[in-house]
Amino acid sequence: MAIPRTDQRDGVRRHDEVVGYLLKHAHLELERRTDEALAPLGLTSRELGVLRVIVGGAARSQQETATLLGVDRTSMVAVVDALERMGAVARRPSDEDRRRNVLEATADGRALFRRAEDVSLAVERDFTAALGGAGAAELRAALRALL
Amino acid sequence: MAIPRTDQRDGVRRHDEVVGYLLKHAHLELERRTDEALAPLGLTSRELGVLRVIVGGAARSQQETATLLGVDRTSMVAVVDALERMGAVARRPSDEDRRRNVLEATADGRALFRRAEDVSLAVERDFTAALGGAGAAELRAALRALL
DNA sequence: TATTGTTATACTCTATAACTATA
DNA sequence: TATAGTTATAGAGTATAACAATA
Repeated sequence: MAIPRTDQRDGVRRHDEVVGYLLKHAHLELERRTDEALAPLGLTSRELGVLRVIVGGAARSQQETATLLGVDRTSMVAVVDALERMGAVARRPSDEDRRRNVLEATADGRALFRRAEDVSLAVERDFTAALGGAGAAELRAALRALL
Repeated sequence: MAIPRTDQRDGVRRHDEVVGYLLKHAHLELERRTDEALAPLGLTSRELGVLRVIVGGAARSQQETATLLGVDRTSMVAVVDALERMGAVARRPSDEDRRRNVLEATADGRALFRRAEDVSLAVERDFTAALGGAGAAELRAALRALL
């Protein structure tokens, strides 16, 4: 059982001992750095996340993509719109169920993904550099265990 | 060695190997659970965070509180309004610098904080239960090293 | 001139409801 | 009757600009 540090008054936790604070600000800082690094490619981290599951084949329809990434299907529309507008992804009606949009990455989209994912990985490595390679892997494993 | 999903194409990371995804969703889930558990006390996790630094004496003015928690000073106004409205916190002009609002927790505010912090700690322990006590401490240390 | 708190405003992200076309 | 995608809309959270009081 970990005992919280009590540097301040009356045994009150410091704000940076609170897991919620740490998760929120670690996320915000990593997202800020990633979006900054991706900007020259004309892509946001949000769009890269969707492109990743399409290129990787982890999701085929918009609904599957939304469910997998834990976002609302209505939020997915604008992201797929943007990816389609930049020629990275194509929508076509499914042969089996014409209500569904099958999402396919174009050749340009796959090339864009590779460049963007390299950028994203470099930012991640830099962000977790203080932990070392093994520490970064442990962090990933711990976070995955929470979800 | 991770076992690849059959529908995952080679060379593409799974979405749940991406640190940004893991941080975001761990944060969202913990916040959801915390807000749910705090609701009977009439407090949000956001308000508890501000009340914590006031009760703990880590910040004295609104500006200090905002800077410490990494939020905009304009966003702080509504949170302090809410805490003041529920009688947990009082604003008074500083003696040294009358532009500044000194924020002080009331007796009711300190009592509310203790109950809310107990709830928050219980939710955190439950959320990180899969890691064990030592694993939770390691997670906290790793996240603090990132910031 | 600069700073604290405040208000007004805008922009993003998210959530709900309703529509369409298909099943 | 139910589902996938879409649109419109409203709600949070956050950021910028401008103002009043004070330094």
